[in-house]
Amino acid sequence: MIDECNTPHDAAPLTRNQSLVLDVLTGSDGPLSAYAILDALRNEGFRAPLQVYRALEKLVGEGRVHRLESLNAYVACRHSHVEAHETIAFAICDRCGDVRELEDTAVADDLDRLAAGAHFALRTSVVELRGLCATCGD
Amino acid sequence: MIDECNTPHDAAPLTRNQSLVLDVLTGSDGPLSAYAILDALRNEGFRAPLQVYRALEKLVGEGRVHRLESLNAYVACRHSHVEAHETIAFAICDRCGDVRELEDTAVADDLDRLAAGAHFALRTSVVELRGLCATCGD
DNA sequence: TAAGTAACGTTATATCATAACGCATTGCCA
DNA sequence: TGGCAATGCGTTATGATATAACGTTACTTA
Repeated sequence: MIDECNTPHDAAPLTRNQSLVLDVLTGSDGPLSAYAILDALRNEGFRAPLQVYRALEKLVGEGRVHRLESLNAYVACRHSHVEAHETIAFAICDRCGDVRELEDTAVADDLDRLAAGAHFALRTSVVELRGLCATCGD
Repeated sequence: MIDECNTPHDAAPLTRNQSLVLDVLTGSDGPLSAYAILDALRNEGFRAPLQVYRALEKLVGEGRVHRLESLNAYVACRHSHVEAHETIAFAICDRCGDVRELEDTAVADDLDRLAAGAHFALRTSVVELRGLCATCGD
């Protein structure tokens, strides 16, 4: 378990539900839907979607989990240092479902410039690349 | 009506349902959900979501309509020439809902490079910028 | 202790999307 | 001409994703 990833300095400790949800995501090969997480936690007493969604809201807010908009699914952050990185894009394999987080200052700078040129006050950017990963692409 | 936008050379003519859906989107200020489109077309005889989704599938496939992944909603393409442009990003105002299509070769090139560096065979990219438009940002 | 805050459990409901069936139309070409 | 494939259509039912609203519990802290 990589400690730096799971305990950012400014964060409250996780509750039981939040830890359970994070553990399920961390232990998963790929992204999971909220309902898949729910099913994985039935044995732990989870009964309703809101139990998952509330935990996800907190985890996403802290950057420990990312939401993939084009999949309506969630992945645990794979970075070691929550403070030190800025994920700019996700590469999502359409064949095996693998997701890789990518960082790139050139893309980030370009998006800032593009937004500024449109007089758009950028708050968040969603960048999701769809295609085939190295393994599946051959 | 901008003809170049609505009749790409390689496209079959639109059916009645497809035209109705496209017209609703073209006449809308901002993105619409499939169900909002359905409601707008009840007077035209639409009764079921599939009538909308089937039309959207065709229109999105032809590039006349774009799906906004982070909104689960749809917008008419605002470009004059379907052939000649490549939308690379959408700027979505979180306050007024306005959506602007942006083109930028630098971003596109960087995404290609980023994908290549990860040995990822890029098929499609989803780039949606969230923030405040020029009007709302003040 | 009293008040505030954050999370929780539960039920119900809203919202987004597709499966599966059969029918109608069109265009092709043997 | 007849058969066939392709595409679109209408309908019913269902699946998948997400939130509203209510009251309760647990912890903090003044």
